[in-house]
Amino acid sequence: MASGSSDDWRSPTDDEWDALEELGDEGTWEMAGTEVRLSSLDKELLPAIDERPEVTKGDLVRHVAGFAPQFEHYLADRAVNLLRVPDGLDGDSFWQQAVPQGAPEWVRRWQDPEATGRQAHDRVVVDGTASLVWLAQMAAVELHPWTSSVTSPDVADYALVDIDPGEDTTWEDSLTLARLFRTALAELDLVGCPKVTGKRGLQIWVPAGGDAGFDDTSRFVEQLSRHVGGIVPELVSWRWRTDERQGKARLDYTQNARHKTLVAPWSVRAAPGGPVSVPIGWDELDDEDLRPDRWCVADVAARFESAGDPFAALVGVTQELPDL
DNA sequence: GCAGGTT
DNA sequence: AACCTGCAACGCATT
DNA sequence: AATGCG
Repeated sequence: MASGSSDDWRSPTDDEWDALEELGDEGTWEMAGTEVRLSSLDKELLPAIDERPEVTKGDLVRHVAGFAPQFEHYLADRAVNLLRVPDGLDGDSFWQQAVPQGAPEWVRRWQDPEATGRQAHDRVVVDGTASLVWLAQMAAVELHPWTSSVTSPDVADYALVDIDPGEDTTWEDSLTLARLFRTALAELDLVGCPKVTGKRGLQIWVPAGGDAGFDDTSRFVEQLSRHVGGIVPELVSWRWRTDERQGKARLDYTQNARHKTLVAPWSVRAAPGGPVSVPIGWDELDDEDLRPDRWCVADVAARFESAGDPFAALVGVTQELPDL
């Protein structure tokens, strides 16, 4: 069954924002008819760094609520893995795939019919703003959705290019690699879009064909990556072990697998200052101010206001990924 | 962050 | 009542 | 079979 109406994914109204403000550090927030229990909103989850302020739980709540309409495109009908940081970066952080115990009954769940053993648990499927806010209350800083939807868990919706910098990879090297993918995709007449990860790397998301399996997307990204790597062999290593890569970048096509996830567009990263994974236009690869952690919780709303969501161009696109 | 178990 | 603990796991490559 | 890797 598809998720609810897009009203479920709307940003808060002015009245709802005011109500959140009035809670102070703790209370129950009614968002689009759903009550979410919030606590420790003033608690620091991510520390300040340089000019960037600390990120509190309240800041995270405001971020996910404000970006809910964008999150819908990448989270609706998908299981999501969580990186939770309840006690900040100095405390214990942990990954979670199962629905957290004590989750409200209105949180949507999905059990992978092919799961066995330890995987056979209910997973969280975010179905609107209230769910996003509850996840923020759970201190789920990073949201990593599946590439496939729960309605067709074996159909890959995107082919994912992961440019993973090595020890000696400069930002300019990463940009060189991204530009080569830009050229290759243009020559193939394929639509795709890059985003900065908020950490060190870049990813490129390429919509797949609606009936593509993970073997198809994996093969396509491997072939494309080997083509790109062949042009600049001095920048790319195909060695498996990190200590044999000579500091070079890895083009990690193995992310194209059923249970693997990449950080969602607009997700905060668990790092000081709260950097955000932000979709960019291809031409921004040539912007000398671009950085992998260019935007953070404090300034990403302004970025969205001026540039919108370049990934919107990918929504609903289906295209055949050729054999190269 | 929170449930569940242990001291 | 205070404290402690768990909270992910797939596919590929190499040894 | 076990480990490294993301």
